[in-house]
Amino acid sequence: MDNAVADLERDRSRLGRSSTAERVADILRDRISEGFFEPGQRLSEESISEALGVSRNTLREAFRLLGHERLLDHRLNRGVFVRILSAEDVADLYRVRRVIEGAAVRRSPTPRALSLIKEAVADAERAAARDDWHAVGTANIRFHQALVTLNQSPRLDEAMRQLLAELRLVFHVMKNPRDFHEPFVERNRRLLELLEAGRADEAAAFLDGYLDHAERLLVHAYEPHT
Amino acid sequence: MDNAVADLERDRSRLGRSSTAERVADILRDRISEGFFEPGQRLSEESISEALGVSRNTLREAFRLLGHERLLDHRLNRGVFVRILSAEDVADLYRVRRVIEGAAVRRSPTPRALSLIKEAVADAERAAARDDWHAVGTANIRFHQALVTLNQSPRLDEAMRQLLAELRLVFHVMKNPRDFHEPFVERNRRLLELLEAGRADEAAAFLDGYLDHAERLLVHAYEPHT
DNA sequence: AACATAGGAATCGTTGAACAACTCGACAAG
DNA sequence: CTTGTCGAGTTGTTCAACGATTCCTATGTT
Repeated sequence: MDNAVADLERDRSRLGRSSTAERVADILRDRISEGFFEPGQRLSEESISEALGVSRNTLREAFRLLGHERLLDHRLNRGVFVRILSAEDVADLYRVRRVIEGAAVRRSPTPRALSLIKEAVADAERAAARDDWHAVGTANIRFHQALVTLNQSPRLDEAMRQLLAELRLVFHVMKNPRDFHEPFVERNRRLLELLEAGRADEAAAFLDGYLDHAERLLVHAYEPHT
Repeated sequence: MDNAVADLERDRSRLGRSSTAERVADILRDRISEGFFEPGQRLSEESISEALGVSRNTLREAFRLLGHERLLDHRLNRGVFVRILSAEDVADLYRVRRVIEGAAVRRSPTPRALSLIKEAVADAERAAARDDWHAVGTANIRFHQALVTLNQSPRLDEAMRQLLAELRLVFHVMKNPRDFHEPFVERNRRLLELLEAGRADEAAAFLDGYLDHAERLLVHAYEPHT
């Protein structure tokens, strides 16, 4: 009995999940990261609150949440806009990635984290084999998210989640997803092998080159666009 | 003329700062970090909105902001409470510090960052000389904030700011601030010297020991208290 | 034609009131 | 001692209103 009750406590986190504002934020977050709302677009309080059937007050709470995640840009008296990342923003995001992911690969990997990583690599390979580059992108994001779990820090996991959501704002400028994702499928595999072999320093160096390359691809497609 | 105009731009960030909700959040944040509101305490919407002379709706926006900074704990239908950090939280915060500050000290320091660090060290020493341990604590926080600027990343600066605000929630359990802060005045100076000498690896190792020690002091004073 | 200015429409910021939904403790019944 | 039930107190959410701010446009000046 005591055991069963103790088990239940793990489900408690699922209870707190409600509140209209949070659900609205979830919807908007999805829309933004799938590109339905484009960077720079203004989100009108009235039209959206009407479309979603919630009050302006509730919608504003959702806007605040997303503003804090840097997905929305809240300009006083002018409304909220889908964030436009500058080249400097992209550079900063990759700076943070080098720090967080770099620290991750230097740790001795846990079996749990390794299996997450392995899964993401396999998913990416399968998706690439069937030319589904969107799925490759998704798996690739999961790969990096899994890398960060090596740090064993909930806060770093959360930070990485936000960081990747922010990066998705700019992934959409890559009109040819294949060029952007293909080179990394193989590298993910290679990085996994280095981790499994316990060659942390090599993995870290490899990752640095990896991120440099990804950043260059991104700003190259991005910069002229602004 | 152009020069004067360029100068002005630095003040622009202060302009955007308005919105009642944000100012309310600023007030509450200060109150929390100074210990006026104690961890676990419930913040009533009605009494606080009345005391500050703002509407409940506006206050709720402020609560959301602070919730996102992890200073408040928002429990559905039960209100907001000043966050109580668990020992696991403290451990995680130090995990993050090791990653972010560790990456910082490995960089080749810029003159700008070095002067910030130097200033913080000197302030701490002056405050220690006059037995003002509260001021030592403040200078110490500035020291670590300055360390992080070595990363040259606005996002990491911001993350560190939030992290330290969160840690302040638990600093208050140290009833004897001297014991907690004194050992680190000298270490800050030592770390600065290592940085100036360009001995990055030694600095990193030294910092790890530093953070281990600080964490141990903290959880030791903290754990039995829960 | 270029520029400044003055409305005016649209939208945001904030408030106050209202009511449903929910929590929690007290008290009664089994 | 456990299990319903009730009621007071708070939170969650909506709605309507009004002042403040921004943006657009039409008007008028040089």
